[in-house]
Amino acid sequence: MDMKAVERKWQARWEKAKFNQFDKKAPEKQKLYVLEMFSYPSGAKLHIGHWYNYGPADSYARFKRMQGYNVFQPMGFDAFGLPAENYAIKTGVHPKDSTEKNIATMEGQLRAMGAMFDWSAEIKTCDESYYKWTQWMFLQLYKHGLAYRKEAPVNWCPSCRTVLANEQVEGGRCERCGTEVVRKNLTQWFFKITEYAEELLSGLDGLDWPEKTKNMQRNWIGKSTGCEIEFACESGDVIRVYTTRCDTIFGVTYVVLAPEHPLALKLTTPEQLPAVEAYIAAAAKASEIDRLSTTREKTGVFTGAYCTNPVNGKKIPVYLADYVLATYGTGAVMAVPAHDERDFAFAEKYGLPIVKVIEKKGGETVLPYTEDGIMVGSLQFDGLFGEEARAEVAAYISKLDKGGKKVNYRLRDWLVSRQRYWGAPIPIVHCPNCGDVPVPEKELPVKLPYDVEFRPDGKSPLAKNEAFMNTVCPKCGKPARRDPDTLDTFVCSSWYYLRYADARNEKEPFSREAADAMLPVDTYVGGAEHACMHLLYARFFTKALRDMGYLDFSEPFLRLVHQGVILGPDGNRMSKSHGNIVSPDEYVETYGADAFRLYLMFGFSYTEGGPWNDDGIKAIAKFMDRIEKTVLRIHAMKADRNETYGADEKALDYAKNFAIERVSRDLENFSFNTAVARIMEFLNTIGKYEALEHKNIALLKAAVHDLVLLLAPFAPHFCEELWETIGGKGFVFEQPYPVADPKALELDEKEFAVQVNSRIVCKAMISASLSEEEIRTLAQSLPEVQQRIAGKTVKKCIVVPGRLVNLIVG
RNA sequence: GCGAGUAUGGCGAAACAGGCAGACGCAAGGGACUUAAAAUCCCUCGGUGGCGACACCGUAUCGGUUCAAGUCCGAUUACUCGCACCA
Repeated sequence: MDMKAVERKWQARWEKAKFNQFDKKAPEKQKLYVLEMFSYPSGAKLHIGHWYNYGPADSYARFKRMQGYNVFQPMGFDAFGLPAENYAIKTGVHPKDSTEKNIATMEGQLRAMGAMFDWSAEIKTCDESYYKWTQWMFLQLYKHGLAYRKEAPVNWCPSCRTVLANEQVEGGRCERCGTEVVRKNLTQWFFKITEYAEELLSGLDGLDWPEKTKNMQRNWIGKSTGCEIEFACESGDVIRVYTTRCDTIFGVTYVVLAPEHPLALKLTTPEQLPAVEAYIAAAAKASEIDRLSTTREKTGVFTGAYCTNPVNGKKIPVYLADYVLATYGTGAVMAVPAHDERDFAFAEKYGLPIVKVIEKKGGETVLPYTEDGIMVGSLQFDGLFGEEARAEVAAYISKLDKGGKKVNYRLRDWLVSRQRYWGAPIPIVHCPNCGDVPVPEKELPVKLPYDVEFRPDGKSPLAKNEAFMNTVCPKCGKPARRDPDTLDTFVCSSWYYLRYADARNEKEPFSREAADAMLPVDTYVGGAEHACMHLLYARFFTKALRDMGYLDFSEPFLRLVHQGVILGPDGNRMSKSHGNIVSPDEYVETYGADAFRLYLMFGFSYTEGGPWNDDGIKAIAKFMDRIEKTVLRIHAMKADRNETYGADEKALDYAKNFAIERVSRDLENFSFNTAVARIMEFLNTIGKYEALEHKNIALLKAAVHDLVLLLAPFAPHFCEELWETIGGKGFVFEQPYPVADPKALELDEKEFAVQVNSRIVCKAMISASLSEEEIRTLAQSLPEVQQRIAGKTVKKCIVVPGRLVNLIVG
């Protein structure tokens, strides 16, 4: 088969029939929104990862379509972002130009892949018609108090010259360029994702997502239940600390503030001031890497101030130390050296007292002892243990009006402003009189100007474009300046799945009607690397939009599947630096799109991936060739003799229905490799039956008919062609997927493994109609069994229906 | 350091819910066809021993539960990923 021509032929026919479009006029069919993460046009061509994501996922979508679902499978481009801009800085090619060129190439390749993408809903996030609504999203969040600006210590990448979200910092380094991230105090825009921390956490339970991904989000959100406690200072100030171990409060021997804590300088006594100032300055300079290192020796400084432990009135010193984080809890902790490793190390170094107030149940207590234990030296609380102890102490602190139970999350608000060019401008005007003023919705989009000096110098590129920056205040009409920052590209991708549902709507980001009809996404397929970024942000957006009344559901992606990663042949991630990049193009050229996709599905476990190896691709081409020949040969046969139906025919029927059942089940589970294997088995069985002297031609024809249908989702162009050749009407994808006949799967007899004392002694065909007792009798009569049980008594007999019989003798 | 995951032939991998380990392929070896090669078709293919029907061993390591363990439980090792002073 000339696959190139066949691919072109069917792609053109599908296109002409608008076959790949979601059928908005078929409300009687159940909708199924199958989405693959859209592509990022950083390189011109599709790589194996794209094929591996989109090919098999498309096979799933096509399968569901044949099952009768009204499938919506759109595709688009996540087109804003740093790579295009960095490329521009290096080569001088404008990001808009390079991005548009890349998109054109990639779109052509995606179309050539033959996936069932509904291009009528295509979106590109860098189009005005899209980012207009990204800006609109920002304004809605702003109006509802979910977007705010504040000065905060932020992660700054000196190389990319921009701030990064916490999620974009990996081990103290920029996830994009690997440069060590420094902390800076800057005024930045944030989205209040923390407002939804609890729901983002609890909502995970009901999702059909990989457990691992759910766990990563759980850890990232980091819920902790503890207690806030007030320590009054001599100055009259109050230090609030957060602890998960209020049962250790009688062991507090000092209190520690983060160096950035607002009370740090205020509490410091004049004698200690020089030392404290020096320490704060040094801590500010320390890089994230140094501060994050758990092995680093603890440092700190005494403020000269004292505060009072509310439960026993003891006076204890106040320290500053950078092992306390300003951004978590209250930025202050009560130090219990006896029962916390960090406090223990610090106390030893600075000669602070260590007071044991928890004892191990039934064992020697070695300090620092951080497990749950029995309270001692704690007055009326002595003898209490663990959770109960904490509840009692927390209640007591509440009663004293010195704090009480408190839940904290590690999740921080999402920093969304970027000092970069290639993104959606933030639709805010800064007016000297009115302050921050949102751009009125009817004035959207705030257009991203083309002529901009985007080479970085630490300021936003847009800040240097006077024509862009100068505007008038929408409120008072006086001259004002635009916000010079652009939005994190993750903002664009946090709502694109909503836009697909109504991609050409010029009046609103999506209509309520479209959202209700098509969303949420039923099956979402994409890489696992987005666990704590895109997938979390998108959930946040959905919940926020729901609360604003634009949506009626709480979770955007009901089912999530991660494809694995195809590594280079050397087992490393494909990269230019490794020189191990394998291009799909030559394979597609040689074997065709269907064979390539089929190989990807057969050669790997979909969610595992693995090192690239093309050893099996020829075998796939051979397999397709065998299918073609078999189909044509059997199609040409004439069913003109007396057809008979005996054991061989029943076996063929069984093989067919077995394949149908298993392929359907495996496709549902994204277990493509085994699905293809089942089709291979079916083909082998057809071949064996065909070789028989007496055969039922009608039955054979029915078998290859179903074979073509079974294979269609895996090799769409190829099967359309075969379908046409054997005289099928319309598109093969208009046919219902075969359904297994349960009766054909019932065999009269099955092969049992016969065991004596759990060791296999022989196999036996046993009729399905026999009772357990009869099976036992039959098994005992077998010569192999007789030999082994002679002179012994059968104590027990275990029968696993259809599989095994085990005689226990002694 | 904490958390999660993975570990099966020469290779990619299968194994529903504890029930015949290695499906389906690749590679390899042997054979048929051919002047020859390619293509195609047939056979063998976890290890050890045996001419042999067969026997024993085998799913990272050690132990346990069970009539029965790749699968469940406990410990260990290696690799991968995530978090990393979150009080």
